[in-house]
Parts: sequence; structure tokens; C-alpha cells
Amino acid sequence: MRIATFNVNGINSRLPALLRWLEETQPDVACLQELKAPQEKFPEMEIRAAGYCPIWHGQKSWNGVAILARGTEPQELQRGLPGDPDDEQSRYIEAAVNGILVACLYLPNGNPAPGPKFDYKLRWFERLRLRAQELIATGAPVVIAGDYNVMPTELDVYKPERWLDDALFRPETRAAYQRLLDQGWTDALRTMHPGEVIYTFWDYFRDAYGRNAGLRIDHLLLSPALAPKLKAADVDRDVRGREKPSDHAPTWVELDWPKLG
DNA sequence: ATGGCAAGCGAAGCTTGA
Repeated sequence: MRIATFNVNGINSRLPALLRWLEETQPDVACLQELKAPQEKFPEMEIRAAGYCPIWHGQKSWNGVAILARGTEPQELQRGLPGDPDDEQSRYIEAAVNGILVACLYLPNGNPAPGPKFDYKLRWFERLRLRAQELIATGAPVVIAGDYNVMPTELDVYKPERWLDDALFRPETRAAYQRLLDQGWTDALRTMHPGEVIYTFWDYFRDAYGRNAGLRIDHLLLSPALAPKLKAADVDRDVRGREKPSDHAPTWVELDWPKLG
């Protein structure tokens, strides 16, 4: 069973690229972020025509997350990250798919730091930590996938010294990610590629992709019940090099788990 | 150190992203 995460940077402007990738790689579950579309502008017909059943949480202009399941309806469990009823941003959705609890997130960027946006990021991170603790305590097979906007270590940044004060790499941010891992989560991509330079994002500026000036910020965390089932994890890097690409590449895990259908 | 690019909104140029 393959579960992927892909920050599409606008689902409607990215639709041809998304459909091509789905057709080519046939993930069983795809977690999408940065839909940048209100609820009613999600391209449900096109996604269903491609064989995927979606649930999504849209928002005008910014954010937005979705979970797509191939040939089966995701059973939605949670919409919005608990812990702050005043948080209007669409950054979190959870569903059960084929016996696995799938959480899809788009963690706040947090720049400029310090400042209110960075404070929001850290508060959001703390809410995530509490939710993740609840999920891990159930003992269920869980994957929390998405754009975490965190480079966990220096190995995950093309030029660490340039990013020290950035919200994606500041000590507080890395510490928050580490606290999450300390609950018992497995960072799937790093586990399968220890010591390897492997990125999931290249910005649009100055030929960052061509120079491999990238970041590893899209992660799939596996609960203890699921980590032993990890068979492979990788990045569909070539997708970033195509026409009209997202600035992120799809990232995925292959699990020893019965396939859908 | 800065600005480079892309997308949404809305119909130019600002905001946001990372």
C-alpha cells in the first residue's frame, strides 16, 4: 500500500500535473496541501474521474488540505486541528482508509520570525503534538503526512548557515519537530535514506531545482504500529522538473499492508 | 544581503509562500 503526500501549490492550476502523477504512480492514498481553493472550487469531478475519492477542507486563496483514496471513500474523522476554535485556517484533516488512520497537515510557514506568524506556527505545533499523542496512544496504525515546514536537521537543507534564522529551521522549530518524534513516530523518508541528501522542495528562484538547492520539509510520520510495515520511501523528484510544476515534489511510503479492494 | 518566481484575487499590484 502506497501513501503519498504532495503540496500541489494550487489544485486548480496544478490539476494536469496532479492527474498525470496519479495516473503514473497510482498511490492508494494521496494527501494534498495548499489547495488554494475555496470548498466549492475543488475539482471533485476530475479527481473522481481519475479513480480517486476525495475529502477536502478548502479555504479561499490560501491553505487547504485533501485526502484522496483510490477506489474507496475515505472515512473522515477530523476536520481542522483541535485545540483552538478561533483558528480559521484549513490546515488539517483526518480520515480512516483501509484500516489506517491518515492525517494530512499543512503546518504554518511561520515567517517572518520572530513575530506573530512564528508564534502561530509554534502554537499550531503544540496543538499537533497533543493530537499526535492522542493518536499514538490508541495503538492504531497511523500516518501523519504533509508539509511540516520544518527541515529537521542540517542534512535537510542545501545551505544550513543561510537558514538559521528562518522559521523553517530555527531551533524552536526543530525542537518542536523532535518533541513530536520523541512520542515514538518514525520519520519514514529519513529512516529509509539515512545520511542521504534528499529533498522534497526546491523554490522557484534562481534555478533552485537545477542546482539541487532544496529542502526536506514534507514528511510522513509512522506510528509504532505501522513503522515495522515500512518497505520503501522516496520522492518523485522528476515531477518537480516538469512543465508548470509545484515547488514541492510528491513524497511517499510503501507499506506492507493489504492493498485496497 | 537581497531578490529572484509562482499563485490568488481581480483586473494592477499587493500578499503569501519557504
